[in-house]
Amino acid sequence: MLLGTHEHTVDEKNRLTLPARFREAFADGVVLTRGMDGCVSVYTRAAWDQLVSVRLIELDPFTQEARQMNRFIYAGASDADLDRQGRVVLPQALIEHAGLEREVIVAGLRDHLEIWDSSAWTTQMEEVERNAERVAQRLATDE
Amino acid sequence: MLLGTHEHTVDEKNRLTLPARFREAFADGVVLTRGMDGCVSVYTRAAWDQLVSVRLIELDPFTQEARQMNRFIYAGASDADLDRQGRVVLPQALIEHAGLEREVIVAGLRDHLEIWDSSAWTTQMEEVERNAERVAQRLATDE
DNA sequence: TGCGAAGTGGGGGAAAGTGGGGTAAAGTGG
DNA sequence: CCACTTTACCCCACTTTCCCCCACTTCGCA
Repeated sequence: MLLGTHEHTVDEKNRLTLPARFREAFADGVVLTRGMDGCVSVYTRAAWDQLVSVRLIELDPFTQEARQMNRFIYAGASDADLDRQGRVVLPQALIEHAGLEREVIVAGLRDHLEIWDSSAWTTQMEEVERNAERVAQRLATDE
Repeated sequence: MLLGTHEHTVDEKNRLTLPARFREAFADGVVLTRGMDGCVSVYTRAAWDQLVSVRLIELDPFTQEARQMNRFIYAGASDADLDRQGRVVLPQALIEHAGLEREVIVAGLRDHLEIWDSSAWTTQMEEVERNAERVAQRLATDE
């Protein structure tokens, strides 16, 4: 299971080293996509196949919303392999999408990773902390 | 079953020795998470898998609240193993979350542990004692 | 009071992270 | 079609951090 936050850097060649503890999960390739809320999502091959088959395939291509969603997800995605140092090259488009500077955060979210610009992550965490206890309370009472 | 409170110390390398009587339960790994009310929660692998599968997996990632909740839980968590002295390294982020200084309290709560800064624990206990009888009364009459 | 187990501290070694250079391949222009 | 430019990928090397192991201290029990 992918957990925790790790501070890493994107070098001048747009390479990002994945934390060593995550690499095993990405041994057979990574899929990079535009993430929600201003990040880059990193899926294992297996998790990506899962995501595609259960959530997206069923979108009705006769609706404009579905077509736009498909363009957002698929056309923005990119698959790659890790180099021998466990690094992945980030496409320029995704770097711009997430506003990545040199200092980034790699966060584990169970079945995928998210890559955030360091300062954007701080902002996001502040918002999350404001909401977390309230949301947790509601999850508890929904039962 | 995990019971009792124990005074321990976090050393300069952010290591915390778990009380010897608890170690057997954590033989196949520990999962550290941000706890509620300002502590660090420590789950056994089994308890964590249980928690994840019954409470969190069903959150719909297409809502922003669910994404934020997932970030709070998973990105704030960390899995590790104990070293041969029965110690676990606390990530800096969790130490800050709980405001841990050198002196900490390790409390057993049936299926998990909580780690509190010593002074925060004292405050919490005072509040608990003020409320315990009243809450027990209310829980009883709600049934 | 002595022995054993539990808790704490520190040092060494291996692995992880980062940067840079070289080579091959792909693309473009003549 | 060939040559030159440019990009991308791979490998090597250095630095730093983390983790493991050893040793000492303290506490508790006999």
